[in-house]
Amino acid sequence: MSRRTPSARPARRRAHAPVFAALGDRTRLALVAKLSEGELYSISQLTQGSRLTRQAITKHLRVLEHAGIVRCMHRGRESLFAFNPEPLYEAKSYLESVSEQWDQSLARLRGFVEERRLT
Amino acid sequence: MSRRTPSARPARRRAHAPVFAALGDRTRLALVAKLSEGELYSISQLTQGSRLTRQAITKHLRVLEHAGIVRCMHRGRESLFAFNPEPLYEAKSYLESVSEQWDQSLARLRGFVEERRLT
DNA sequence: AGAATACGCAACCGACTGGTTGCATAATGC
DNA sequence: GCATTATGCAACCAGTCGGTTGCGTATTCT
Repeated sequence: MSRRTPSARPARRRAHAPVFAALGDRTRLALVAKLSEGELYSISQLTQGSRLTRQAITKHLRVLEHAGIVRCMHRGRESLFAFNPEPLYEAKSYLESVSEQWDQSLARLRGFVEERRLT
Repeated sequence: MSRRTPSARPARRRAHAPVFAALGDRTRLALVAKLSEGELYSISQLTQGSRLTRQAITKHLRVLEHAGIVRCMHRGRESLFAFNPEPLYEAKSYLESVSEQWDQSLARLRGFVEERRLT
């Protein structure tokens, strides 16, 4: 991305919570799964196969777009959506950092529970 | 975990959306960060340093508990919370799978946007 | 030009969320 | 025994969420 744009944005630090919140919905997870296949899909196409209204799907897509997980571009009368992986990379990194922090202090807590016979 | 329990549960397939939803809140992310340090914290301890009420913190902890991210045990009059990494591992794996699917079809989409001059 | 397609905007709705306050109860400390 | 500490439960509230319907508009097709 930053290789393409000459106006290289300084990769603004995004908060993780909104990204996780955007992923905290089955419908949006399904949209992400479909868009991650690499195709461009219009709103109507994404609505087909769903039991929801076009407007419902549109709202979900806007949520994903605000979280940066999806990009929208317009061709003619249709809005095409494309997957954007960066926020998911960052989210994954965050989960990794939390897991690593846990791993480092795991030994300290291991057996602690049984030792103290906690319920 | 499953090593301890003789009634080895078949590691029920958990949906990802609830885990992400539980992480989609700054307060809860802060709680996860603190608990991932490996210490056991009571509700009062977790409330100290926060501007929120004890009940607010309690509600957030219950959300994390239902998502499996946190475990609660009782000692005397206090409720001690411990971090549980499994759901986060699974969430990380899910993000990885989505990213990999994207990577595999990246070449197919690369240049597609510029080629078609989409706005 | 006229019909069909794809979409945006706005209002509306019930349900859920994040947060509070108030009160009751169990466990500890003195 | 009594005060303190730690918590649970329930009610309440404003705001957000997921979803719908209705309508207007731009684009494409024939």
